[in-house]
Amino acid sequence: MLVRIDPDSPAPLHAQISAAVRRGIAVGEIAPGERLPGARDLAAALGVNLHTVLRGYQELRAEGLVELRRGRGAQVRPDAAPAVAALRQAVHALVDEARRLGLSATEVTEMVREAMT
Amino acid sequence: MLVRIDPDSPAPLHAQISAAVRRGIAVGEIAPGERLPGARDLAAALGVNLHTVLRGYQELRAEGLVELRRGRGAQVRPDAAPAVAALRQAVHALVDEARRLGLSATEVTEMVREAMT
DNA sequence: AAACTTGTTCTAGTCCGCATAGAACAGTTA
DNA sequence: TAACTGTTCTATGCGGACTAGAACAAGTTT
Repeated sequence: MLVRIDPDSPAPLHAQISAAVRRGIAVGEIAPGERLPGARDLAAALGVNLHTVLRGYQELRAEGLVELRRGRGAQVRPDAAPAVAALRQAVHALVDEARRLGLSATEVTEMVREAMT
Repeated sequence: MLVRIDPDSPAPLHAQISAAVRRGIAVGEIAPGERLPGARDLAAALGVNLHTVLRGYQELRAEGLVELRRGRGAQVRPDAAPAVAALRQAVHALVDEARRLGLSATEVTEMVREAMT
């Protein structure tokens, strides 16, 4: 599994890390059940602090994509479908653009709701 | 033209200002050629610093949406077209994919709502 | 059981972008 | 000319991001 980071990007490092893993799941680079690199290892490999990696991992847990347990590490949840991860990524992109245009949360969700019906 | 600001939002004030104007242009609230409120006036109205407003305006200029000139103020460029259509298209693509995955409307809107917060 | 691994929590410090403030400056308009 | 408006400059305070180190707890390995 490859995680790349751009220190010059305005995006926070922890967000870049979670995005990279999210993408890995989406494109099938990481399979459900697979174990992510240990936080200390990845931190060392990226030249980044342990806490920064952990923060990224915890964001993924909040989305229900991975499981974090001491001793075992970070594991992609078996029911984490790559397609859903991809959709989540698309949602991220959509939300970013909507926010850039100044649309409110209700306006965007309403657009989606109408489009779904 | 109405510009609203949320001091508690994690989004920077200058970004909120540029987003508000961008939205106004996108939805047709502000017509091409129209003049934006003076930076000092808007700053006073929003309870915000002059430089903060100016920074938002300059972001819009960098995007080619407005023209800034001393003495004249900020003017929406005649060729500044609505960009909401593209977003609407992105929403359509998103819901199509979501439907293909068998997700319910509430599940999708919930994903968007969470991502927007 | 003992040793090791790994995430969790806590404190603390540095750095940088955001926002504020005030002033002087330079085109535009009336 | 006088009033208006964006431009540029210096300076200050605040908060989040990131780093750093340590101790801790739960799971795995031998």
